[in-house]
Amino acid sequence: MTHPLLPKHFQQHVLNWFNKHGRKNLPWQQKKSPYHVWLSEIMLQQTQVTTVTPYFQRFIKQFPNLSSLAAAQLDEVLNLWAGLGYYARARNLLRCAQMLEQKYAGKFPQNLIQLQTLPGIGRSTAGAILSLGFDQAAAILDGNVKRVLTRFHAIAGWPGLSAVNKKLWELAERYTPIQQTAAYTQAMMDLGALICTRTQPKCDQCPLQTHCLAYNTGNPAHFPSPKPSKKLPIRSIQMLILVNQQQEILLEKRPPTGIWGGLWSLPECPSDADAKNFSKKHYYCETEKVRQAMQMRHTFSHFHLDIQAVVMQVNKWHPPLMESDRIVWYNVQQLQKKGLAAPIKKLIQQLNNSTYTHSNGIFGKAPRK
DNA sequence: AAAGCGGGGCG
DNA sequence: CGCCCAGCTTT
Repeated sequence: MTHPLLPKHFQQHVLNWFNKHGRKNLPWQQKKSPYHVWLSEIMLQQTQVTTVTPYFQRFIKQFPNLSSLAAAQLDEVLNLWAGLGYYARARNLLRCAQMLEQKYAGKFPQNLIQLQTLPGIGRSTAGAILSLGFDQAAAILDGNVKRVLTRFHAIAGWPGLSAVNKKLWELAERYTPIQQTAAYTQAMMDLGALICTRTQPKCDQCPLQTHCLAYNTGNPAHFPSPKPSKKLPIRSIQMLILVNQQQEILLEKRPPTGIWGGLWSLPECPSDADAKNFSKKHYYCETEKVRQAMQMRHTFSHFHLDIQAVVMQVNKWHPPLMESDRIVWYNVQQLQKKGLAAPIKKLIQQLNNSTYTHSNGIFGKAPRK
């Protein structure tokens, strides 16, 4: 099959468009630095620019360079990451910084092979670091580029299929120029993010319109093919809101890997267990006034989590010393200082707000003025 | 409620 | 390899 456009011409259209309309003032473009490119690329995995921006700014304020990050504690990194999701990214980020310090004299290696051995860096992120950070000829294939290419060539089949993925990488590499790779790479991401959007693409503003196969056959939004859908299983748990006499709640640190790994969360109790017995056995709490406070559903990529919040008043607490790192009492007003998973923070805040409006909040009654 | 967004890790 | 895992935002 012949290509609708020579790579040289494809690049010219894309680069000309970028010069006029591309994004040149994103927070990670302020200073040309592989550290900033890397950090932003990790944050931008599965996460959009508008969400990432404030996180990125807080992050570089606290860790302005690679060596400061490499010296950080995991808790500090997770606190900055809390709410962004996919917390393995934060763990890998720290490990990667440490490896760069120890094995690479604090510099990013400038080749795909070595970059991809670093935790959290796969083929696309490695390409982004080389192209955006070092202006070297390397291709990326993120969601934006996938959308542009599947439409431009009207490639059917879900991009997660290995055959489709392989084809897309071939195209990505074919079009990536040797010169001006940084500008081209940013241009392709901008094109995908601003013009070749998932729904309602702005084809009338697209520099590739006249050669785009999907446009010319009438249905750009048909590409890329959707992921085969699956019914998600439902998992149910109770989350315990244990309130002591200082009106603090008990938080528990999650195990280092798995869901919300390393973040602070509420004590979790199987849905068929008795919350009162469970609190005593696992959290050393003598409780009373058990109240079913609220129900919420949080959906992960692979299951629904139905959460039943149970509020209990704690009268006595007898913790063994060894547990003091895993469980802490925390003032509800200071939640932003702890790395809490987003839905847990939301749940607590909703309960806390209802304290002032209903009689079913965390403290069971409106506070005295 | 469903879709979208990369990479790690396992068998 | 193919398959599972992970968490938000947007639509």
